[in-house]
Amino acid sequence: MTTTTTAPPPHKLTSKGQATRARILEQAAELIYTKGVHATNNEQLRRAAGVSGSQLNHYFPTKESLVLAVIGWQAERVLTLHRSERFTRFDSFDAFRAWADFYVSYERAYQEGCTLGSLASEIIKTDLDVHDELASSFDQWRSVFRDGIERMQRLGRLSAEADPTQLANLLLAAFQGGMLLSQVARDITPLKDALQTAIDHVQTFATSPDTDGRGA
Amino acid sequence: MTTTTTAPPPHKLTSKGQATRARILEQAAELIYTKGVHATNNEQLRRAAGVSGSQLNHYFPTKESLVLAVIGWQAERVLTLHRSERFTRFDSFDAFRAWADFYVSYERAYQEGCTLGSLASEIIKTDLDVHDELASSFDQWRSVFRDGIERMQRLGRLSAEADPTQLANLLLAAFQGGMLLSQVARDITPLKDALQTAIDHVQTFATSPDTDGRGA
DNA sequence: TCGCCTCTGGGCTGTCAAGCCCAATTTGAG
DNA sequence: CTCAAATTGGGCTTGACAGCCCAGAGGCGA
Repeated sequence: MTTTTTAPPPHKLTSKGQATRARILEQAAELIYTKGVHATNNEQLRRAAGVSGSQLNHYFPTKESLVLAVIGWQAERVLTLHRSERFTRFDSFDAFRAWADFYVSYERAYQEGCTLGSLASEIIKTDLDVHDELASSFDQWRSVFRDGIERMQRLGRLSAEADPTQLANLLLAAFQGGMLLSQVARDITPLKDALQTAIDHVQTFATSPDTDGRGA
Repeated sequence: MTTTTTAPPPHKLTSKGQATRARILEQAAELIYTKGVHATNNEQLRRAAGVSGSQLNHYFPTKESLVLAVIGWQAERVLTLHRSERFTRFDSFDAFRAWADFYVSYERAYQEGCTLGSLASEIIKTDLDVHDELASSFDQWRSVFRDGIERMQRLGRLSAEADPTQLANLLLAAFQGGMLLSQVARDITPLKDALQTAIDHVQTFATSPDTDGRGA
């Protein structure tokens, strides 16, 4: 993320202006998450954020600028969560299991999908110029997993034979694909299965055989 | 798929009519695959299929009916491929590797994504009533993998401990997620990694240890 | 041959959304 | 206090698209 959230619009913003902009952004993210990009229009946005039409245009002159900001905002949220202490930066199998459990028990997973992935899928074929922002966000997301796996290798918890990038791609793909499948099936099982088995696979590279963990 | 492709419109269709309808459907599928649903309009469709506007309305009265037909058409294609002799109904690890190789060397994977998955992501949040058709298609897709894994178990190639449904969900999720990641990154690596490691995991349940296959 | 199906090539309407403009008022920081 | 920023609440234009209708011209099968 090239810090779109904090990217300065060409105006000076007072704290109040920043607050309004943030409120619009937050509501836009929520609306877009639940209804999709092209089903979200200015009028809904105005009502949700409690601002007049002019303000929308003031802070986000075009829809593309708004969508870009939303992508940055969602990416920041997801990356902040993944980098939080909650998952100890993915330095243990428990952390991965906790991560999977978190999303499996997240009801909106099979209602709305991934906050970033759904957005990406919906607009990647349109002419909105959002590709770089998306690519950068997913790169960083992948890095969180890869760094965790590399740390586990340095800590001697994971075999040096494991390919951190490959495993990171598996985890991320299982997550994104599982989210989509669960959304379509309206059932959390596909996501649960995909995450569990993906982590099982990482665990086949465990150095200490004490915790098999397979099938959690 | 509840045979949308062959579902009779309320008119009687001569062979010529069927041919025209099929031509429209094919072009619609192609256009929608490359440009997305809501970026494909009647005019492009008319030109691509070489028909007049009235014909569009004749065979597909609403856009929803067209999209439904396209979903059915794409589902049929994907299921037919997966059930073809090419992959011997997934009764061996080689078959899974061949399947992965097929999509990894499919250039459009990281350009347009999955023919079904992209479509699903784009429209699942809209008010188009296409959910059942999608859910059914993905169910059948999952079944192809699950049946293959169960067959491998009966053939003694795979441990009875393996959970066929879980593994099928992993494979399908890795595929869908990998497609999305590769599309965003404009690089086939994420899909390749996800499929390879997912199949690696299936192979950890192999009964004969001769072919390790890990990392292919 | 008759009649339904196929097909053309428009045109028309309603709807909806994005972007833009304005005049006037309130607020807040320096 | 003063000025710029923030805000209101409209209205307006433009464009796009879906759905629909029509009059007329083939074409193929029963």
